[in-house]
Amino acid sequence: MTVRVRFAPSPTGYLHIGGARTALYNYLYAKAVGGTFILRIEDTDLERSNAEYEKLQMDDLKWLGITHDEGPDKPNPKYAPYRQSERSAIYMKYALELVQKNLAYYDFCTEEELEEMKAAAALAGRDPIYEGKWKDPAHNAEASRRIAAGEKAAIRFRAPKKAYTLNDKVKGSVTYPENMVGDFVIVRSNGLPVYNFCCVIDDHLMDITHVIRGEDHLNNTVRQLMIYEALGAKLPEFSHVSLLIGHDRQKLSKRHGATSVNLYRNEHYLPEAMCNYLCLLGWSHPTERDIFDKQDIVEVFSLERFSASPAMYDIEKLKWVNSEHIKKMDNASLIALVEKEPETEFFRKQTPEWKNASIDLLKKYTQFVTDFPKLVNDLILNEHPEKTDALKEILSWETTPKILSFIADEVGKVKSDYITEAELNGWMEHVKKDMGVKGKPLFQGVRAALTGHDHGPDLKFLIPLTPVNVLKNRVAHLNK
RNA sequence: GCUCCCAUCGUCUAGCCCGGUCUAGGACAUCGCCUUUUCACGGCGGUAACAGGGGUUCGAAUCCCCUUGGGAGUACCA
Repeated sequence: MTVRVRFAPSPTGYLHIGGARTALYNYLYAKAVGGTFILRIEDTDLERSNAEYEKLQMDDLKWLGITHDEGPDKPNPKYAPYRQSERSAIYMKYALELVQKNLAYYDFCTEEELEEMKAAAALAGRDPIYEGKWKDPAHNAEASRRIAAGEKAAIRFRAPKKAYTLNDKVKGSVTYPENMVGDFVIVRSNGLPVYNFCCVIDDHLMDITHVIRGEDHLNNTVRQLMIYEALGAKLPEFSHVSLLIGHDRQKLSKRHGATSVNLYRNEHYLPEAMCNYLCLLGWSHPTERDIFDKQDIVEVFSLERFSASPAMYDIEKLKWVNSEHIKKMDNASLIALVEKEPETEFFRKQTPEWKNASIDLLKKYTQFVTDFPKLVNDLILNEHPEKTDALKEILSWETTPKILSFIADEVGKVKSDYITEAELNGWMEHVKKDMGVKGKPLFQGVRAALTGHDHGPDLKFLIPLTPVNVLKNRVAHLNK
């Protein structure tokens, strides 16, 4: 039997990084075992769901490279539709069947009555387990009459009085005691089904074999287990992945700041880095690697390596992962990304050789793609660097004025747009041999004269990338 | 409150299932060193953890129990 997994977001907001992680795990597992990854939209809460968010979430998943095999936009006729809002008739059919079998019943209680029962339960220090009059099958006939007369009622599932045990791939054996939950609503009085019910019907009908989702669903699972049982449906394999938490160790949410994927996308994080980092939160690579791309993970991904405890989301490590991915990336792709950044006119006008050389030189200094334009501006195009304390110190060295005037003369003589590495070496040799300067005064002196900085990338690579007119202006600026 | 889940460096984690090879390994962060050919790169190194208490055992980070701490759920939300 082929593996079928699903990611089932509710379109009630942007795609959250926790959701992205869950989606990623499902995707990875499907790819690792040659299964099918399904995207299902859980939009039964009409008030909170909206189509715009559905689109946004799908865009974010696509950006991350988490592509589904089946979904609203890629329906398999055998399983469609993939939006729960379009599957109402299916849920209703199953709900009615349960009512007929007396495994569920109509409940005409008003909101007020339910509130009263809850308050009474709270007062008595017990869980609000439904004990309303409609639970008693003696009222079934009356209920049927009222429904036939067109009255509205919720449908409540009759929770069996027994304990359930789940064998979870991550949590191990989980036992839900008897009476953990009371009879719960599966269809609202407005006719719309509720999550715990739809989820089971869909997973069953869509032949889902493995459910990989957040631990926040672990307690829900007992309700789902009951429904599977009532349906006589085969249980999928469950893996309840630990939650992502913020610095206060609470479940990661909006108040922790940047928790939607689109924020990272807007800041031009690399999607591969994002996936890499998210994967590391609660899952570990068998050989303890921490930088990898999707293909690398697919080859070794398994459900056996999940951590059972929650993971704190730490943006510092994400930044590091991002910088590692930049270093790993080939020049052509990086150049393409850099050219999409604003304020890169100068960069775009350069020759392919210049672009390659600048990428080679600068990529080790960058954490984000957005750092490239900044570095080019700061290190290559800046004609009047600020005189820092460190720079002033270098300028005050005894040998520096000699170097400065020599460099000014040499740069003044250059006719081409750029100098070559050989030319630079010639100047260095001159300063070293003829002027007798060596070591730190030599390198830092020449660096100061040509860049106006006290430190920075390797001169022999940096200077040939710097336009000669910029060098001229710098020297003039420093000689003032 | 009740129920369920969890517990290794500040953080992510390896090791735990199948006790000895663990004076607990890696990574991020942090600190220091490598420099009379510089450097935001790179290299090397340091600080830093088995929550506590009982058991079981010749031996426990690993198995069991309790305590403590943390998280989640407790909806006609998902």
